Amino acid sequence: MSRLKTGAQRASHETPDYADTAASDLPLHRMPGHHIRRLQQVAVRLFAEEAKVDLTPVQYAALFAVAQRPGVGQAQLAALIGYDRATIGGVIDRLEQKKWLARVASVEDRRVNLLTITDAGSDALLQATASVRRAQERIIEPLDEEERAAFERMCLKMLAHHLG
Amino acid sequence: MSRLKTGAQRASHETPDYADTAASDLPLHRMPGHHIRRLQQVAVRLFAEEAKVDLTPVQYAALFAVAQRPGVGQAQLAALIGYDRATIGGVIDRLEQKKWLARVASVEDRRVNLLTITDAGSDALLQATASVRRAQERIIEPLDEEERAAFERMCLKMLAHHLG
DNA sequence: TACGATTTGTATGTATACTGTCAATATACC
DNA sequence: GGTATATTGACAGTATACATACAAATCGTA
Repeated sequence: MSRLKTGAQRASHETPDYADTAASDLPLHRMPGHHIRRLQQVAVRLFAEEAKVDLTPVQYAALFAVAQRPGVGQAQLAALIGYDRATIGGVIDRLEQKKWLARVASVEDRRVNLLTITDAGSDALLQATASVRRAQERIIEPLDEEERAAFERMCLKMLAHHLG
Repeated sequence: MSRLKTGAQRASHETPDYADTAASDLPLHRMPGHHIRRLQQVAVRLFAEEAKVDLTPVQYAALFAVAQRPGVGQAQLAALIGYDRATIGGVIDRLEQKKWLARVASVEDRRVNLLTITDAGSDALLQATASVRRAQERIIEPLDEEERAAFERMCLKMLAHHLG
């Protein structure tokens, strides 16, 4: 299934307990940046565990966005979901290789590659969507309803401040 | 200064407004995993902007942890700060190249590289610490005191659940 | 309309991150 | 004591992520 799945229970990057004194007395544990990095790792792992098709989180986001906005260019897509223009090229390469996305040269602006999702791409997206939603739920599973809302609100607040 | 600094105001990965309707009506904007990924990008950018020495967030964490625990092995270090055993090798390579860390073969266990911080490494760490703290503060800047505490608590709750 | 500035996609180089595999080495158990 | 098992660090391979630079193409404006 997924490339990342099988090794999920490896030991080397899992402290026996995150609140272990051995680790938690490092001031690293008071740094939001550190928490965010580790949450990102967890999110990627959960995504890989749940994914029913061979898709990374980044590839899923790209595929999804193209499905919503057929005919976007690469730079537009990058701006839309927060990637680098240089990164998205490789992401699209891999999705194109799997025949899930197609690049078509624009006639109006010959610099632009218009991106379209293929039928196989739509299938993959459909297959993935339920599992992706499940992965998203698992991330915030330990939070109650109120906390989940608060977490999203705070994320959006920070992102709006730093990106807006 | 920092490799990432100069291009911080590039346009391609910055939507004009994070709450832009063009982007915010994508269901991506309801996915905690997506928020976390973007927060991670923001955190890395802020770190690079504030850093006074040429250190990445990951390198800083490694250097810091070794300073706190002289003589750890690579695998131990990885477990401590949440890296992969395969990743940490490269991180240490680069820190060793800068002469900030040293690898010494253990006599007790000849598989292990005991890690030590050099004097130059201590200097770099000292130089970096204030700026790193400033970067951490900037991430959560838009949150009030109560929200900051709540954010940390929720992060720890999720991490303990998924890693503990 | 010519031309400078900007945009688009690509390429190169560096730095995470993780999978899988391997050899060397310890440890556990019989 | 000797062997099955586990751990350690290294390596190869894949996938983000970003800086920087570049050519081709478009746009704004004088």
